Formats: sequence, structure tokens, C-alpha cells
Amino acid sequence: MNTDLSPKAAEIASCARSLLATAGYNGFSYADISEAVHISKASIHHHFPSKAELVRTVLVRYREEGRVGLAAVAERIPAPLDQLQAYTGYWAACIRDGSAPFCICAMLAAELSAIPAEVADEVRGHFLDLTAWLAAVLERGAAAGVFALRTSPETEAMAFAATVHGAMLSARAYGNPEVFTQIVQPLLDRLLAH
Amino acid sequence: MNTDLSPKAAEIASCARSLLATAGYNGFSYADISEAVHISKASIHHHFPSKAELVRTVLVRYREEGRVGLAAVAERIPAPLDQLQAYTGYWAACIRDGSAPFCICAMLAAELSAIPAEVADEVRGHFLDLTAWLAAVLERGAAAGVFALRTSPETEAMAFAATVHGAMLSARAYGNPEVFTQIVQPLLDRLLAH
DNA sequence: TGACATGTATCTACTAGTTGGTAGACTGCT
DNA sequence: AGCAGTCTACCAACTAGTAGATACATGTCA
Repeated sequence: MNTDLSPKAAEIASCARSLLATAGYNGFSYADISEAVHISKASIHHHFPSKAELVRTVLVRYREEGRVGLAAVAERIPAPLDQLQAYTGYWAACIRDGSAPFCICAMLAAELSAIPAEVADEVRGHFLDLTAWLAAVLERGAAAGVFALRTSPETEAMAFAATVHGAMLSARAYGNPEVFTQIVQPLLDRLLAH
Repeated sequence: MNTDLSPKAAEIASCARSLLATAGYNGFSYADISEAVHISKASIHHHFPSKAELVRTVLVRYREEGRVGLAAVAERIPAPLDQLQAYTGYWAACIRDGSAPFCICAMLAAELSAIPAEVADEVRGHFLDLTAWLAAVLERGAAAGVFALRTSPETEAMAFAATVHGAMLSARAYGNPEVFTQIVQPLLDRLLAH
């Protein structure tokens, strides 16, 4: 599986990624990319044979990027609370500066039954990855006596992820990036053992 | 503003509503409705001049239904905790039986920048309504000493709504309605003053 | 009662524009 | 020579939406 792309292919993928974040799978077309990247529609097909393949490639790279990022957090930041804060802080920054106003897997999860199966598989994979990472952090924090979990680490992790995704939705609905922080900040405090 | 629809128009609107819940604004077409309701595409245009108008009508009725439902809960159920449980329980049932696997306003919020402005306005309106209702319930519960709020009722309400919406997303991603309950149940326990 | 009008609901047939995708030719680099 | 990358020109299918005819039910007036 080759994830290295030519410069133009990378540009197309990056454009597709931002279009996915704002409009979803059915909300953008090859014409949109064509215009943004200054290339003909046919040339996009040269790099990615189909829309499904393009989006799948975007997701594979997105997931890889996420795994690397989360692994780096787990490695470089010792305290579990700070690890969670690094995760939410990353998204707060992305939403605030508008560079990535939404997790594309959350976006595609909403459209799950209206997208190609191979794309849907990647979306499900991301949810599993993210929840596993969060559960591990929560479990470590609980073992260290920093977090007080009310349920299993897995359930707590799913709830955490759900709130973060819901916060992205709310920030978009209210047209206000600060809404994300406002919702997510208390989420961290609440986990602490008092 | 007339919200009474002829039987066929109501059937079209109800079909559009379920298509919106599963695929979103850009995920369905007049052809889908045409097939499901056994009517020609042109006849749909007789009842609703445009897609934007159709969806706006669906949202107006959806919001009205929601307001009536939430008002009934507030009126008939005395305890604030039971009121929240009625809200989440309603959605748990809808998701479990597949009748409404997603809040259409949450769905459309994700697509917010890719839908007509008049539709987007209704979506924003729903978020305001829902948060106001939740904030009122939370405030009443806090005043009665039942809930222990860590932040303002408004912030707590937004976080509550975000988790519920995120739980819908997760249930869809995992293809498992029980995930919704699993996430939302602890949310209620956590609010209680110990 | 009968004639005519009005309004609602439906249809077939059509439009212009967009969708994802293909064929084949041209360029320039190795 | 071969290949990666680009293009113009095209395609069939689909998109929301329109035009105009037809059916039928409900009036209202003479």
C-alpha cells in the first residue's frame, strides 16, 4: 500500500480533505477540486481513478496522521490529563484558525449509509482507533489515581469522543469556534478525582 | 404561515424527513422521493416548489413537533432528572427501532455551509431552542438541589446536547443503537448531586 | 338542473446544467 | 522508447425545475 503521492496528487488530496470537512462526501464534486487546484477534471481522474478512491486515500492518510499524532502525544507527554488536553487543544486550534473545522471521519459518519462501502470502512476504523487510544489514556489516568471513572474506560472513552464530536457540531451550528472550547473544557475537569 | 399539508404533501414531507436523517441534504434527490412515494418528480414540485422549500417545511414541522414534545415533558413530568431522561429515552427508542436514527438538525448542522441559507436558519433555530430548554431544566434541577452543575446552566446544556448528538454519530458509526444508550446513560448519573 | 368556472392534483415530456468518468492526443522528462 | 502528467472533447446518467395537458372535484350562477 503506497501512501506517497506526487505533489499534484497531494494537492488534490489536501483540497478534497478540506472540502470533505466543510461539505461532506456528497457536498463536493470534481468540479470544485478542479477549480481550486487549477487542473482539469480529467487530470484528477489520472491521479485518482474514482471519487471513492480519492476519498479513501484521503482517509487512509488522515488516519495515519492521526495515529502518528496520538502516538507522539502518548510518548512525549507524561500526564494523562495533559494528553487529553493535547488532543482537545489540537482540535480547538484547528477549529479556531479554520484550517480543519471538523473531523472528516465524524462528518462521514453522519453520511455513513450514503457513501461507498470502502470509505465507510475507513470511517469505522477511525472511530475504533480513537476510542482505543482514549480508553488507554483514561485507564492509565485511573490507575494513577488522577481520573475518577464512573464506568469502564471504553465507555468513558466513547462518551469523551462523542462530546468532542458533538462540540464540533455545535461550534459549527452557532458559527462560533469558542463554543467548542466552552463545551470541551469542563469535560476534562469532570474527569479529575477530587 | 400554514403548516397544514394535504395527505400527499405530508407523505412527501415525511419521506423527505427520513431521507434527511439517513443521507442529509445532498444525499437524496427528488427521484428518491418519487420512487418511495409513487408520484412523479413533477408532482413533488406541485406540492413544494423547490428542494429548499421542501426541506424548510420539514424543518419547521420538525421544530414545532420538538417544541410541543419538550413542553409536554416539562409540563407532565415533575422531576428535572426524569425530564432529561424522557428526552434521551425518546431518542434511544427512535434509534433502536430505526424510525428516526438521527436528529435531522444535527445532520444538517454538519452540512451547514453546503445547504441553502433559509434551511440553515432553521437548523440554528433548533439548536437555540434545544439548548434553552435543557438549560431551563438544568437550572431548575440545580435550584432544587438535585443537580450539581460545574458551570453555567447554558454551558452545561450545550455540553449535554453535544454529547447526545455525538452519541447519535457514534451509534451510527458502530452500527449499534445500544452505543447511544451506553454513552448517554452515564451522562445523567454524572449530573446528580451526590 | 345544467353550464361554466375555479382549484387541486396528477401526468408526460422536456430543459439546462452538473455529476463522475472515458478516449485519445499532446507535452516534456528520463 | 517509455512514461507521467496534462489537456480538450466527449459521454451517459442524474440534478432540480418547467411547460402544458388532463382529470376530477367543487363551487356559482342562470
